[in-house]
Amino acid sequence: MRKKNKAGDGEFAREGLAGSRIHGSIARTLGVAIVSGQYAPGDILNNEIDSSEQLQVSRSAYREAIRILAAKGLVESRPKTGTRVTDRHRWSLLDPEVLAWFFESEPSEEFLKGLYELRMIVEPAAAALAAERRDDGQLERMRKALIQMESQTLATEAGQAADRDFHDTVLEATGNAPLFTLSSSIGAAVRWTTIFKQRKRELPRDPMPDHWKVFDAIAAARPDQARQAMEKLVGLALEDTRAAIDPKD
Amino acid sequence: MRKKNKAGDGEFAREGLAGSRIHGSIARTLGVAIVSGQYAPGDILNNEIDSSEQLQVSRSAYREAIRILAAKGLVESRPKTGTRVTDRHRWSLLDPEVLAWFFESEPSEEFLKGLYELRMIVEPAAAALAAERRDDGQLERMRKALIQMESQTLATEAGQAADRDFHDTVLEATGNAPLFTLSSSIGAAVRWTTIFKQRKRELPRDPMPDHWKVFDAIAAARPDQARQAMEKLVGLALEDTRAAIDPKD
DNA sequence: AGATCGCTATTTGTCTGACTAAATAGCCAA
DNA sequence: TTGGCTATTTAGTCAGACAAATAGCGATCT
Repeated sequence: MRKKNKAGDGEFAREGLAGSRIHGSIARTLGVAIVSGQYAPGDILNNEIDSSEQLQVSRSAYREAIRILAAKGLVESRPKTGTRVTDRHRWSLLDPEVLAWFFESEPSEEFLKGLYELRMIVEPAAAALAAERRDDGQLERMRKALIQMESQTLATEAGQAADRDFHDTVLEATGNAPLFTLSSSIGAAVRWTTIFKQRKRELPRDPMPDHWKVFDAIAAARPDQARQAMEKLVGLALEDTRAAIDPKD
Repeated sequence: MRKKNKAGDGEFAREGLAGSRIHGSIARTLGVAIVSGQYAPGDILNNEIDSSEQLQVSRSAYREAIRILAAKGLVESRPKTGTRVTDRHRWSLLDPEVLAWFFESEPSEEFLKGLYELRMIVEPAAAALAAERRDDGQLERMRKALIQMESQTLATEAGQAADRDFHDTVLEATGNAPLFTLSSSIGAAVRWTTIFKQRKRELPRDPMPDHWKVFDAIAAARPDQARQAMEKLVGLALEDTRAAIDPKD
């Protein structure tokens, strides 16, 4: 009866490359609705039967979507009570997918500020550790990333990927697995904030000199210098983003 | 035929208060197996039919468990290929559940060290921010937590909970949501490392003076002092844990 | 020989509908 | 008023069928 998904009847987006399976799409749809405040913490979702019917999917696909959201701390299910949106402090805000959902609907300035503050805490410390522990292969990948970033500029997808690569490799070079976990989060933050900046004003500043200073300090095995250089880099990025958001320049 | 779960036929633990539903239990069982290295990254799990039969659960329950693991980045499913364990750097190591799974089978010393290093980066910075931004309610909760911790000692569950409460509230008082997310991770780290310490030696040191120094600095709105006090606190905790693990004392 | 196209087998993905178990609310009796 | 029982609602679990995707293979063409 509702087998074929003809054009136009989809209540949820399934087009993007990510989340091409139904359960992923539903999770994304609901996830975006939750983090954007469309559902408030404490709200109870419609029961599984109604919800799955509204979305025109089977109950099992809907349930798998809910399991995904529950795994990320966004909802909590109990018999009789239903599925309710959990308090914000339980959300896995640093999960790459949750982060992506946040940026799908203009995140609040406060949230962006928090993300930068986190980068400001983590990345300088990571750069210092990386200066002590990086191996030659990591150094080489950082260099290549910066060269790529330099030639492609941040206006291209390749250039942005190189930027993320650089920051990723710094985190990796700390040799600290839990810390490295933050790379996907920080990488996502870098990506989305770059998009933000690009959207509002064009080519805010040449980011290369600051990046090279970080690289040079890590290559020279100078932790304090690396920390300071990274502090400056993130600080300037914060300023740029703030200026892009706040039109009072 | 396999309706009733009689005593002794369970292949997976379902007793604990958490993960009382089947999908949660299976997720935990597999999650522990993965993070403990029983399955290596790149390994492919048996197909859903075989796996669910082995575990004596329905395919749908097994699939929901896999969705949970996938949401935490531990596995990746694709038709024809199957479900494979992903690379370590994709794992959400800071997810509270994943962390719990780690500590269910003696985690490596390296992992513990990484966790402390992360605390050493995040918590002093958080204490400094908290000193600037805390409100009276948060201050009061910190004070109450420390009083509770003092009277109950870390040997009791209540005392440990109070310890976690204190660290939680410091994170919360930064007013930074993404940063606060780390509290469940850091809280878990605190909890498990406390267990570790208690297991190996008794009452390593009176932790109260260091805690009160952090509190006083935050109460006095002195960021630098708070940062230094927290640095010392975490540093001493690290030393204690290291001594508990490394018997060369 | 090599590349390319298309088939097929395998695996996850989706659907349906029924039954189970848990938790709550409300009623009824003490 | 209180305490416990019961009815109801909800998620949870199960079973089996069919659909979609794709890796790998084999046939075909160049």
